[in-house]
Amino acid sequence: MHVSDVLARVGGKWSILVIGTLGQGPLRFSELKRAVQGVSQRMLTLTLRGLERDGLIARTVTPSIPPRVDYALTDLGRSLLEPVAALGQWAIVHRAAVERARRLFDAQVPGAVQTP
Amino acid sequence: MHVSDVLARVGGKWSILVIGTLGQGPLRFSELKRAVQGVSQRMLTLTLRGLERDGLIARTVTPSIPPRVDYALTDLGRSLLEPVAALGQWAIVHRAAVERARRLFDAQVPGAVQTP
DNA sequence: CGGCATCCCTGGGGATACTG
DNA sequence: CAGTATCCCCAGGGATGCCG
Repeated sequence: MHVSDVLARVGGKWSILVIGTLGQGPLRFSELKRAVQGVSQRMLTLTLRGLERDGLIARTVTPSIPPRVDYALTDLGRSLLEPVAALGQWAIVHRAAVERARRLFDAQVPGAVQTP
Repeated sequence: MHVSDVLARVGGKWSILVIGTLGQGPLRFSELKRAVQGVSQRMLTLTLRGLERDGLIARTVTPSIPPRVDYALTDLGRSLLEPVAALGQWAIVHRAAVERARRLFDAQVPGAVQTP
């Protein structure tokens, strides 16, 4: 397991958002799907499986009718929440700087195509 | 610019490794290619362009023969180094726990195929 | 409600060859 | 040395439909 492997898991478009969302408390599948806006059912399932496999979240099934499945961060998952939140903070703080740099770069390098 | 956009940039398989490597000082292209072991010339170029565009690294060309191009973190890039390093630390500290969880999960869920 | 399964398509990314 | 250009493959991920 290398740094890049962590990012392979975390880098998946949705993992961070799921972890961040669960950081505020356990949720069931449908709630999670609503909270993590834009995620497809398929990707949410796959993301949850991956995170569960890595021990970052716990899946609790209540065999009622209708069935109920809750997802919550494990201790391991909560520990990841910290550095992830730091990265999120960075994004918020520096978003303007990045956007400025991007516009500048795009203006100077006419050949660069970004949003065709 | 959202958190997921930062991770889109950072999430690229190589960005983190490049930033981490440049954290120890400026390097030229070929040195970087050797340091970031496993990266193809193409992906290194693309990664560097992306990071440069976002103002995270600076590209300095010395028009000599043979040409020389140095890459270094900008202040913005260095600021990103912190949360990234935190994530790297997390990976190092918890790699064993993740691997254990993964083996356990794989043992309990025989149907799961991970490394065919 | 909470999922697998399936189809399909985009683009991330490797290998290779050529240029200034 | 430091790229750009091309070809090509396959995993990531969306849409849809079926099941316990």
